[in-house]
Amino acid sequence: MGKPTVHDIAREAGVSLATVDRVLNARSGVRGQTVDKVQGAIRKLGFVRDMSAANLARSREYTFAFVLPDSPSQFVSTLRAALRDVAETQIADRTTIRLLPTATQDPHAVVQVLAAIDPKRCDGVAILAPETPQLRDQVARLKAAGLAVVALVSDLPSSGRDHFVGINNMAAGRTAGVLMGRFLPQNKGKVLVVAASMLARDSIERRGGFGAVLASDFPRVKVLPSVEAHDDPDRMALILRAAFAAHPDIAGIYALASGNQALLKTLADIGHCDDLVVIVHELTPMTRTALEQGRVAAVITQDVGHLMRSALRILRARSDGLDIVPDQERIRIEIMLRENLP
Amino acid sequence: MGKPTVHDIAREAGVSLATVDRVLNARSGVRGQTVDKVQGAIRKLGFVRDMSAANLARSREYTFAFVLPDSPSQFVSTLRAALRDVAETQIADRTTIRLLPTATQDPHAVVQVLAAIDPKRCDGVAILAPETPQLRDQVARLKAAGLAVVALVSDLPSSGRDHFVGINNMAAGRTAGVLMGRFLPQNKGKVLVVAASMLARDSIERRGGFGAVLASDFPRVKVLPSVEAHDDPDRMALILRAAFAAHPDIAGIYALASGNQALLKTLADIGHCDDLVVIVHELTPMTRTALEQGRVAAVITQDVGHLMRSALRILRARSDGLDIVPDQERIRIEIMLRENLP
DNA sequence: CAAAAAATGATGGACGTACCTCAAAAATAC
DNA sequence: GTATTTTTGAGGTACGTCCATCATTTTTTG
Repeated sequence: MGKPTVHDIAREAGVSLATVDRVLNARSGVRGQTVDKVQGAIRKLGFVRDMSAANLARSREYTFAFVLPDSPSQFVSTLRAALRDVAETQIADRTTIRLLPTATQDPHAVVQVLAAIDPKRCDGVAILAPETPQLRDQVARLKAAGLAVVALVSDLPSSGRDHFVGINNMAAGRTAGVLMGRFLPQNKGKVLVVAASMLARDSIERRGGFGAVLASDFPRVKVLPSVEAHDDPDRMALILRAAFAAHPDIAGIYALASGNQALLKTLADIGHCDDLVVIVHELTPMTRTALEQGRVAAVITQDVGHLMRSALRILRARSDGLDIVPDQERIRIEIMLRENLP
Repeated sequence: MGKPTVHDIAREAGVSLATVDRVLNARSGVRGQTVDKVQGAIRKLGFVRDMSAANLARSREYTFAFVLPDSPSQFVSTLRAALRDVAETQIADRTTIRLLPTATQDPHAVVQVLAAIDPKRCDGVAILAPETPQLRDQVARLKAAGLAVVALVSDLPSSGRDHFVGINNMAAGRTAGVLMGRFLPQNKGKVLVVAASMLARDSIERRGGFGAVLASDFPRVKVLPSVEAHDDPDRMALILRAAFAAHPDIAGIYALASGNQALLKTLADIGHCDDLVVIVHELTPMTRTALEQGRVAAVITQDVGHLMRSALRILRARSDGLDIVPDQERIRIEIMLRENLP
């Protein structure tokens, strides 16, 4: 005796197959009374519809757009790679994924890309971009057209996105803070915070968490004012040299977000002492190497594969009006040391 | 133009549907020359078999047995909970999961449970148990009967299991070692290693990694001889009190595996000082609370949900003779601090 | 109470694959 | 060359669901 099928439901509820189908797919033309009968039977028999059979019958094809910056950042590269990988697994069955790159510098670029999306030819969008009023409008348009919209990595809370796929960046900053506090010799010293730009929401949140935990738990750590390098290697070199000149006793560096290439290169050039505690975000080939060589003490990261799989599952569920398993979609804040590198 | 189907392959290869089917399912009665033609067409068109349709047609039902100790350990409880959760997701579509508990104490129990498995009514087995010669024999029997066999959490390397689903325990021990070394004030002091039993392979490996990294990177840390409590709370209390009496200056404690309940309770009773660095394994309700309260500095853990999903995917793939995506099945060594608790 | 509207039933063809049978064709053996 | 074996073709049914059509019943409306 296998799982109950629609036929069993029809028999149990005393209705025809067609009616069961109408109820299951929320089609109109069924009395509330009959709907109840059918749903009663569904509950009673513990029926769960076979989604693979359903999708097969529908020949349902999902089309999702992933809007990612075309930044040369290694983190974004790993995101792209993860997306490619995911596109080849079972999860991406019957779905085509379109990667829409947007110019990082131009805030209008994202909006134009979103504006060009035809709601008829797309079921959902995943967006990695800073929040602007224009972006909010576009998200509203897409949502109104029935698309699923998720925010990737950095949240778009006031856009009405369906879901945020990423880590809690405040907690990530706190995690970095605790590690910094505990790793610093004597739990004290000056710490420099380096950011690409303090405009991105994730950077702001991380900075907040980092500062908060140090202030409360490690009073002997002094956090210097944040410096911004805007992904410019030359500028990074200048800023860092200036910072070290002003504070020769810097004991730790926390890099809020991408732009690690410039930071690590400059540090190597300057030739910093061995017990400088460097903590960065996002595991990439570069940060991985730095971790292996001991030039970085810890990397706070998120599993990009998980991130993309999760985004896809959520887009799909949203498109089908199904609900998700929140636990499975929670992205973890991972701490990587040299010893637990995957 | 959608994905190519078997029909497209048949047309492209200039053979009939039946022949394509024979090739796809490795049935006999096809000339090697014809097999090549078909496989050529498959490669040329980039055909991938629609597994959901295939399973639907087959009405394939998988039956997998999960052999877990019936230990009251919270870690095993979370494993069971994760298994229950997984059993309700899409991953467990068309598969029934049987949970076979085995008495923890009795080494024969596992063997008897395995011996009772009828290869005709089961497609694969996941085993969490210490390796013994008798167990090896049973694994060999099951494998010979065509079952898929995976080892969970603790490896069974010489049993010929198909796959090990779990973390690299040596690396996990190293990770604990680095954290201990860096978290200890002045990076020095005496460290007590507590184990349930030093017989389990995972404990041995962790102990090895822990000691190795401390010896090489933190020469001022002194690791005291390991103590075993065999999950006995009274015994744990006795041992711990004795250890603290002999070494009042213990600065850190590393608990190799489960049995954390007894350890944490005794520590609370003894009333240890605040900057004792306690590092344990496996995130459970109890270790989670201890982490939140600051009684534990770090928890090295593995995602049990991932563990179970992975085991299921691998059992399935093995049963179907498909290959797996190694990257997706690599279980990470997670470091949990208070700040990055999920 | 009749007419219009709404709800339900009956049926059949998809979707992509598995698996079975029977007959026909091709390759091999003698 | 025939007899035998091996390989291939053709066609059908099934899996569980969706979806469309058309006929029929039930309910609502005036």
